[in-house]
Amino acid sequence: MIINLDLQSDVPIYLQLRNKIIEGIASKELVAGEPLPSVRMMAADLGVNMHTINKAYQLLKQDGFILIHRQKGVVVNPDGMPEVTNEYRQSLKDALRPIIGEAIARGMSAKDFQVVCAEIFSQITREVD
Amino acid sequence: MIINLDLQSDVPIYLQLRNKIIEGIASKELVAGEPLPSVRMMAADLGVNMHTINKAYQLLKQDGFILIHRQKGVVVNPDGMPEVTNEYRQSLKDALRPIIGEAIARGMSAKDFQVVCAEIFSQITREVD
Amino acid sequence: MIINLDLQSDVPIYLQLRNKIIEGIASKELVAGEPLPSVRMMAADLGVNMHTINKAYQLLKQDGFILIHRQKGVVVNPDGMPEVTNEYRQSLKDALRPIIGEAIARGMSAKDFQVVCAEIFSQITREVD
Amino acid sequence: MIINLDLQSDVPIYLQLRNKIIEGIASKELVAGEPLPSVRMMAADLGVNMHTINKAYQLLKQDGFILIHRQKGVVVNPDGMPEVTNEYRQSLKDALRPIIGEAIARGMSAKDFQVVCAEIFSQITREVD
DNA sequence: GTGGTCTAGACCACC
DNA sequence: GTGGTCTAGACCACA
Repeated sequence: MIINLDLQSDVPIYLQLRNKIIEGIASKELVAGEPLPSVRMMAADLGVNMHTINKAYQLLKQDGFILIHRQKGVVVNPDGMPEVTNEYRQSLKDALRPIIGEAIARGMSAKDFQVVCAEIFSQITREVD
Repeated sequence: MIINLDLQSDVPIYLQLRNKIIEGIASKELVAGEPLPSVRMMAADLGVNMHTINKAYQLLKQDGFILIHRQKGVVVNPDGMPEVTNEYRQSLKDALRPIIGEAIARGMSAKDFQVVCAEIFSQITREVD
Repeated sequence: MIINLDLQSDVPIYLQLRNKIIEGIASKELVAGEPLPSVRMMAADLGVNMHTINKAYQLLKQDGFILIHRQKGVVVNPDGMPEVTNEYRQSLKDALRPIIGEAIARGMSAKDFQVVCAEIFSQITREVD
Repeated sequence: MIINLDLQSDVPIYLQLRNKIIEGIASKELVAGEPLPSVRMMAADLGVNMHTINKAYQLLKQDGFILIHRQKGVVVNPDGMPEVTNEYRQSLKDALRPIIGEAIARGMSAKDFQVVCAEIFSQITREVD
């Protein structure tokens, strides 16, 4: 899996990395049980610091996307992904609200917005087909 | 218009304020040409620093949501809202991509996601009806 | 509140610090809403690195014991402490099981063990009376 | 005696193993003089490294729970278990203090805590009855 | 070899 | 001033 980071972005590197890995899972490029590069390997590959990678991995572990074995390394959670909990639904709404607010203010209809979402869904889910 | 800020949130206050005002426009609680409180007034009302309010206003001005006259004060842009430019579409996609990625990884279908979006659309557009 | 760390201990410094602060809350030496030293201040006071303090604070924040304001600093959660959730009860049992197992193997009775616990309860709750 | 290890746990395997064996002694599933599997056998059974088993055995030997004869193999100490020394009492208190501290901070009463301990006592001592 | 911990020092965003 | 992020490098526990 190829990961491109934007070091100039205002989105922290560790968050970009977290998001890319989750997207990899979403696109089935990464499957349950699959090993991920060690923190040091990935740090070397991406040209960033070990701790930055570790922070991303800790976030993913905390949310249940991956498991971290002290010795064996890091794997995509073989027991499947975290579910759609109420807590997640709420955080999802909180994240979407300002985005949708701006879309409405700029004159987008619900339908227009839905089309954009559908496009992204397609892009992610068809990436490996 | 009542603005509630979450001082505990990790979202910067100036961004929360920007988003709330845009949401106010989206819900038609704020209409084109309507005056907004001065920086000092709003700072006093919300109990936050003037610089914070100013930063939010500058952001809104930059995107074309409001106009700032040195003496007349601040008004919602009477010439209408900024349009759905290609630049905006791209930034919208960039913002949605990681959110949708996570939704897919957690097992949400495009339909589920659409329902959540529709709920938020309803909440915002019906708030003042 | 005076905090003594054992730099030689096999318990990580950040965990010792977390535990000490929780104990301070338990003993009411730290009350809801009370501010805690900034990460840099406490790091200087204790003679350890900023990041070590930060790690302890992040753990405490994650469990709901404290709030971290980006600017205002760190305070004991004014909304009260995290409750006794089922998740916590389980982790408590997991932590106690090997300890109690060894106590039994060494011939301690449930009563003996209870006395030890009672002593510790007294020590903590009476520390500030 | 069946031993289940949690390879995902953050508790080192050798410690889990040590604790399980002590628990086996506590529950009288393992009695004084009873032989334990050789390092090689147990390593094969559990699918872990020999060094790991060895480390656990060395710990148990050091505390007086087992004896290791170069040729006769490993046996539960026939002279009985290590006693409740002052050193042990102190280490017990050190282990319990942060646990009890958190319990108090979360609002558990001494009675609640005692009930949890009693449950664990029952679970361990009645396991083989 | 792995991740876990810790240090020393830097720059930035926020208010 | 605060915490957030990132770097470069170190030592240790675990298997």
